[in-house]
Amino acid sequence: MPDALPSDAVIRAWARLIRAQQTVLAAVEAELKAAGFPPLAWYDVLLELSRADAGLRPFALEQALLLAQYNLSRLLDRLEKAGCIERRTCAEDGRGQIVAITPSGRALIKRMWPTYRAAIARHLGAKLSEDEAARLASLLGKLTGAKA
Amino acid sequence: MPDALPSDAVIRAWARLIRAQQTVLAAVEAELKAAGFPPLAWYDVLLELSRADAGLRPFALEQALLLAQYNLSRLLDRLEKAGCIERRTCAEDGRGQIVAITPSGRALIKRMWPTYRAAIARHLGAKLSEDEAARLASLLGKLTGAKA
DNA sequence: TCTATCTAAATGCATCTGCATTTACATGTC
DNA sequence: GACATGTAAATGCAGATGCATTTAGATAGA
Repeated sequence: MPDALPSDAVIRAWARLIRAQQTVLAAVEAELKAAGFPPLAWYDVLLELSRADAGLRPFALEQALLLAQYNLSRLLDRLEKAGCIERRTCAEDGRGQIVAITPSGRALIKRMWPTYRAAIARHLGAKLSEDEAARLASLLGKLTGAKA
Repeated sequence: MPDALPSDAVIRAWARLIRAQQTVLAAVEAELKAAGFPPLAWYDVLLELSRADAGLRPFALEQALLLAQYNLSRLLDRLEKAGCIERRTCAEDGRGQIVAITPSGRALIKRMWPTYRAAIARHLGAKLSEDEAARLASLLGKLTGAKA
């Protein structure tokens, strides 16, 4: 069965999703940059790695963060050059590697978080009530199949 | 006064906003590309121009679409090369120009719309009820100061 | 074992983006 | 009119992204 045509409400939601994300993300990224920090993508990778004591395989990061294989490969290059991660050889699979966060990487996300948190508060939190934020999270969750 | 810390609900809304937009936008872009069409940015510019019979100044497009000046300049280069727009000299301001959509540009967005519309329906419309779509649009509108 | 196929990750190349600067014209002041 | 300042748009160059392919090792079947 073919898809139904999207209603006006759906089209409006689409337009605003694009617009809102673009606006809010750009504002938050700009604050990080203004504070002398690297892009959010660095934070995302480092945060994911900081939760995995044994490190992660690149393909696992790829799935967790929805990054393209070649983009992640080069992002890891940059993170490695900056000393934020290290690549270890993988015993179970000679093709692969294990990526782990370094102390310096942990220090970076720790330093970034106050700026990041304040930016989220300013550009998102300040525009919504508690209840609205919860309802927005819930609705957005339906789009990606997130729980709750 | 400093910003309050973002609550858990706000942080969850932030994470899901990024994730949902990334997922849905990528899926829609992929459908357009698979059908042999140019990126959504082309559609956005052409749609905006199609509503302005007399054409628009680049700086007006820039504000309407939240594009960086240099990105728009080069996007217009590509659109011009593809015959979708034309650049006219601007009588009132010698520094500027008037950008107008061509018949071929109008034809392009007309051909794109069915694919675009179906993709929106599939990746957004199918995941929300009518009522949820309206509430999502309303909440997202608060983030950018959109009316209603 | 040998070979075909599959998967993990890297890479060459073209395109796109970001930043700083340039070019060209406009506007205001003297 | 001359000059400083401001604004519209383009552009050189570096860095990032997308795509296709390559490299290296895993896996399965004869």
